[in-house]
Amino acid sequence: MKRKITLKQIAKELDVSISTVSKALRNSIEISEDTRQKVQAFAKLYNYRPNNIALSLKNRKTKTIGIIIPEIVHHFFSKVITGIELVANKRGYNVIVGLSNESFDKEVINMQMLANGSIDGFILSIAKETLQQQDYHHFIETINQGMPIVMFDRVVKEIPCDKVIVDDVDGAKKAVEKLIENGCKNIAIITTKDYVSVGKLRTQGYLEALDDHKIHPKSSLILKIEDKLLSDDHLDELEKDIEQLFKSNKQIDGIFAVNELYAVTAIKVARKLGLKIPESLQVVSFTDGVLSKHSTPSLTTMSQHGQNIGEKAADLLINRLELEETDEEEEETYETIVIETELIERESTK
Amino acid sequence: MKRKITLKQIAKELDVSISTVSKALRNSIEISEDTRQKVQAFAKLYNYRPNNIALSLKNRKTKTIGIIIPEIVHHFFSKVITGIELVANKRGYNVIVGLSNESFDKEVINMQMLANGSIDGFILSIAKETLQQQDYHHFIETINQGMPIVMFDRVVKEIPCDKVIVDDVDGAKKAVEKLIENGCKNIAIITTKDYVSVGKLRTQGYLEALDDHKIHPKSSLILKIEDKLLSDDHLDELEKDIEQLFKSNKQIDGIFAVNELYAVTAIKVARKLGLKIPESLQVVSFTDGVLSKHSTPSLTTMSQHGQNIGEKAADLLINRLELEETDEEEEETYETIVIETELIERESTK
DNA sequence: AAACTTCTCGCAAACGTTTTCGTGTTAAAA
DNA sequence: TTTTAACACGAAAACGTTTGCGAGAAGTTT
Repeated sequence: MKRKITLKQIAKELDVSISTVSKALRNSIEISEDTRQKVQAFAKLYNYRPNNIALSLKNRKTKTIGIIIPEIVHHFFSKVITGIELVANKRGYNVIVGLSNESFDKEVINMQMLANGSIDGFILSIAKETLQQQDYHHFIETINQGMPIVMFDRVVKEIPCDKVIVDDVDGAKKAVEKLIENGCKNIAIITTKDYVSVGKLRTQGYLEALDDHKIHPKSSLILKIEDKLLSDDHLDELEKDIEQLFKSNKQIDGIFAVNELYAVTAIKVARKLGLKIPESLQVVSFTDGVLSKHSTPSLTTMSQHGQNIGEKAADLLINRLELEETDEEEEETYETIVIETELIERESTK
Repeated sequence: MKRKITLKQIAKELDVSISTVSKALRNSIEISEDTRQKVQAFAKLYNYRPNNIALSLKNRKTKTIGIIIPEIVHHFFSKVITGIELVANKRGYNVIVGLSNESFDKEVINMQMLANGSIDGFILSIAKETLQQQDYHHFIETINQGMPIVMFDRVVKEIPCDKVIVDDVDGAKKAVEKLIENGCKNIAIITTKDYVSVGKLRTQGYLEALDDHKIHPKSSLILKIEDKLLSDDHLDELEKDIEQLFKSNKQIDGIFAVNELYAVTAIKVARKLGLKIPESLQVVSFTDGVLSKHSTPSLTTMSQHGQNIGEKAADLLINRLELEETDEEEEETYETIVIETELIERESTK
């Protein structure tokens, strides 16, 4: 109904110029105490707020940052967003979210939509499809156009940008070591196919842990799941695969699962087969989400500190944005922050 | 480095006017085939895209919608966002997210940040604190300034705007009826204090179901939890309360929990007390999230169809935005869409 | 040859700000 | 009285678009 009030309207109403109004509101000494008060009172009365879009256009920056993530219904990504939003707001930025839904095309489209002036920079985690196709031209292009990117979790080394990652290898290693310490002799891993970088890295950590303890890895103990979005119909298949794993390897006494879902499913299957947890089978998971915390038994897991990752990423991006502002042509040097993982012990281990 | 290219630059480069470039790119018949091709080729080469901010300023609309939710690390809200994002993108809109973190102040601040031109309309779910204080002036003000709002899930009737809700009373009723059908004689409810509207409504549904079946409600079977953000330290207290409930009411054979967390906690406690599920205790939950699906036993629950809610809300908002465009002063009439709940039967009931 | 059309294109305004630079008025200094 | 300084304000440009309108050139009709 009543459109938002503008400087022009205030100016007309008070019979002064637009510039006077603007200056009065910003407490410029150019304006007399008298008119300043008059203008400010009027502005307050009509609840004037400067139009963001106009400011963005003028300042050539929007004070908003774009987030592109594969999906939002996912504890880890939500946590990261929480972290980003927290520091973004604190530093006067807004956050605009795009979902790639793990699709290359949607990732590209979304980035294009946002890159046309809507945002000052990106924080993103790469879609699986993109990772598979290894087509990163859209990232390169936006960077070349002067728009900084910060990648987190799923990153690719070659792209010149800041990154925030978790030390997946180390985390996995620590997780497996926990099982070894606890006396497990036959530790299986449930992981993803290798094109999912985090899966690959965690598998690597598993192998390193075994190696460090002179345990010979057995390929029959390594179950690589084709993770097609973890759809519901896929769940049965997952259960079958895990059941097969147990049945053909009766000696398994420890499981390292690269995510919560694999872990709870493993526990479910193990129980069905009569295994007691943690007495005869111990399980360690990765990613500290609701399932780990609230399922029974609760899961011992490696926390990735998602919120922390988000906070770091946002700081990195905003720092760069505000640095650009002052010091134009500075040598480009990018940072990679590694967030420590942390073992959270719960009921699924002794 | 290389700033994004603008009409002005293209114009200078090709030695024509800005308007010619603009028209050429939009295939205006005013421009000769020749120059049109020339301009388009050049634009393509330099990957020209119109600046969104400038467009927003000119058109006085941003084609982005603002979402304000209490928290994002929450299956239901994430699902809603997924839904909103889905139809928003399909209809050419972007989505910008603000988190109120259940705080009144943050809700107000966030809305102010976005309302100054950054977005065309809001989709939101009210913070608990706001609900408690019953201070809705910020909603009223933004609506009065001509910015439409669509509320979902946590709404307040008096505010003149479109709403998308779940029939909590009916859903709760159906849930409890399921327990009754399954032979439960002593059904307890674990719910929130009444100021949380959904808790109140679901409690009401519980009572109605009992009433319909001539079962006399017992206040000792109604456990109202003070839900302070469900923080971790609060969890112990929750467990104690539930344990107390069971111990002082040994005859309980059915539990209706108004959210997943209450349900899994109830199950955990019940098991500790030696109850078998679903043989000696059946549990129905509300909200279909990861916990319901993947914890053991999996939970029979009322699904709220979060994504559906999001889709409907987005459609409602965009419809209104695009209607305003054509038909200015139209009588204001608001819609409330009720999304059907659906019982999903799993292992926690017979 | 004069009067119309038809094509092409550029000018200028508008969206809402901020800010630089003038400019006119008044008061103080010479 | 004249020059100068301080003060209070306005005009205009800029950010990047789109678009109505005017205008020159060329061609067509009388």
